[in-house]
Amino acid sequence: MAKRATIRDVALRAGVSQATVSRALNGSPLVNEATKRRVTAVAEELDFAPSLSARRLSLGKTQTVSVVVSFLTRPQAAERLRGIDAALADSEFDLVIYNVETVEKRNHYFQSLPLRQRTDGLLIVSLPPPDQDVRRLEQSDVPIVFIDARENTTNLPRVLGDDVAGGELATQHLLDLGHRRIGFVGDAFSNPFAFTSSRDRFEGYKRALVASGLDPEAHVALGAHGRYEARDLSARMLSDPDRPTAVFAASDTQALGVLAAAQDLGLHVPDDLSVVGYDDIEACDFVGLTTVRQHLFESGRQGAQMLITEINERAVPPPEVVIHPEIVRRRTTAPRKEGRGQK
Amino acid sequence: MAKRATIRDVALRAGVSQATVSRALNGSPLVNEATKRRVTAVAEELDFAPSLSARRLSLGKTQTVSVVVSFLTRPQAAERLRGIDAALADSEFDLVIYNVETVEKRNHYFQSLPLRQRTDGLLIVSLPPPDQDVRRLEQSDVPIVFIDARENTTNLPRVLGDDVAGGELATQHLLDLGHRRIGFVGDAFSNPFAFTSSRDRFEGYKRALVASGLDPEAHVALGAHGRYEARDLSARMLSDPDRPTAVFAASDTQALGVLAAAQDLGLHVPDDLSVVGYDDIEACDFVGLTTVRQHLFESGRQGAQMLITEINERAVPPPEVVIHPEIVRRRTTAPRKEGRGQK
DNA sequence: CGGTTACATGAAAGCGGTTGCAGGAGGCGC
DNA sequence: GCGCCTCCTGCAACCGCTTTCATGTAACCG
Repeated sequence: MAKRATIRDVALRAGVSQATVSRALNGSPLVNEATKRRVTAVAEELDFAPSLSARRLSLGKTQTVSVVVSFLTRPQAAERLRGIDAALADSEFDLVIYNVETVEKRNHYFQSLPLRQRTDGLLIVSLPPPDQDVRRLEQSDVPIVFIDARENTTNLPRVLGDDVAGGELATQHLLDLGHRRIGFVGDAFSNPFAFTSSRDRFEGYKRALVASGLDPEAHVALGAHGRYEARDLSARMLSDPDRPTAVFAASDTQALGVLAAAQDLGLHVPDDLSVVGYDDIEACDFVGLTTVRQHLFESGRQGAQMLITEINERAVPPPEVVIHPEIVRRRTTAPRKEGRGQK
Repeated sequence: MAKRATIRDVALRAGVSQATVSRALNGSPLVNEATKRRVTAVAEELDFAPSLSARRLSLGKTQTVSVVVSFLTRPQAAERLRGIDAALADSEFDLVIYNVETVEKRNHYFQSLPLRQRTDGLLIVSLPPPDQDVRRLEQSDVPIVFIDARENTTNLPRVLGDDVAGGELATQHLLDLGHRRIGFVGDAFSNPFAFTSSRDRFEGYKRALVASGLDPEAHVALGAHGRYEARDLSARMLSDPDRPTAVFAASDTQALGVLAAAQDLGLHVPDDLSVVGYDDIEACDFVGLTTVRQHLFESGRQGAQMLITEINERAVPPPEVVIHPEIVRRRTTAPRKEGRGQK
């Protein structure tokens, strides 16, 4: 395999200097049209491609955007990633992925990534920074944008969903259908990554119930994230003689667990039980799950766009975008059947 | 924001040469223990982090693996990506993603990516190279590994599933259950990306049917990929008075469409109709879809591993791994009900 | 005590681009 | 014919790190 041609080879062959080749190939207006054509031809002929490493070193930019994701442990990640990719596709930036599935890994990335030497911009998805890193991130000289992380990001550029509003929306939907005993199934509020979405959605849930004069703590089941866990949690809740007629789950994954539990118990959805999820992952569509859509693709796209803007010029104060959730009605919710509930 | 410290600053401050700093920080055995400690201390103090660009240029490596993946959005892709990440996580390589959703994009990447200047290794997922690129890819000086692309990759390192065997497996499963009228729903065989999975699975399907003395062309519906398309396709097939008692779909996505069509038509699964999919995406589990598992995570992991091996030393002939599919029985298949079928 | 040897370190030459600055070649006005 | 301006182009420095090669020093040997 022949050694790749360098700019020097092109220069020699074309009978000009490296400087001219560089300028010609980068479309500098300073260079004569004829020369430009000649250089381009030679470059083509030699199959020349500039070394990105050299270019980057020389330019002092990495032309790279890094994305830290808490990966497909959550099915939303892929969809957000696509949004990010869509925004980055036509830019000069390469997309480098760092997948986080452990706290150590997260800490490692939070330490090592926000460096000019490493990347031109950092996009952090669904991972609030741990306390000890906040200051450093706020003062980082590389632009950082957080997506879907509210905790500890007040002074940082971010794209947020409104989980409280979403929770309220879901619960209100059930209230509107006449339900009065409405359960909540969600993640334990404290977790190693400090995810807050479940807690916030619960907050919205409580707000809606209280506004309707109902007890917000009557039917609450919290546990580890996951479909099977949710199934077990809700099985208990649904075995109660005073069981809820509707359940709001903090995520679609968990809603699917609730659905499974209902089936196990012979409860018919939506006649015996209404179920609402959160996220609007793809599976919702074919299961017919009513849910709260949080515009995953869009949040990724906007985050990436915000990052590009920040790379060009940092904004003060840090920009913030809130993407509003929206309820998507499908087949797992229905009006409460009469003659069964209390009241 | 203070300018980042360079190796020069560290050298000055520590009273040694750059060379020594470099060696100390890279753990060269040539450097005295005491010096090493001093250098490390100073580096820490100055918050020094080496410039990756400079390092890469100097080393002549990019320390980067590029992954070209089609339709990040499809659930298979995400799962494979996770496998790839798992294999790369503990290596020195950064993972750069290139998402392909159009033929132009694919061609662009196939042209520009296989360059030493760009990346140390290339992983191409589910995208067979177009004819015009084959030669160049085969002679590329950067190692390339294909995952899940059989066409045009005979002389290239690759990880393959066995779609023919998988198709046969699925169909045989249905035959074993007593079905005789078995339909096939899949992608049109010609498509812009030259995906062959549907065609190959159909091949296996035919093979199984022929072996059982059945007509392999009796119930075949082909169309664009997608759940809704599959629903429409199969709706027609299932409206036939002579309709099949079982359907094998070329992908889970399409199987879900078949399920939807069955529901529309009031056919009960699995009593009236058995359905088998292909891929074993996550959704299968909660829908209870019987399917052919193709070990997505594993194929990603092995592909990445193969690539790392190739980067270290190219193997001749190019390595090839075949991952064997396996049937996963869930709740959408059952023995054919008597008194209805022919024979 | 001179000669090897082993060990540590530094000077400097890259890696392959970009770019500030200087300078040459024409073209123009007078 | 001369000075000046405009266009192009080349020289050389620089980006920040790695690594070869040479050198200096201390330890070891007979």
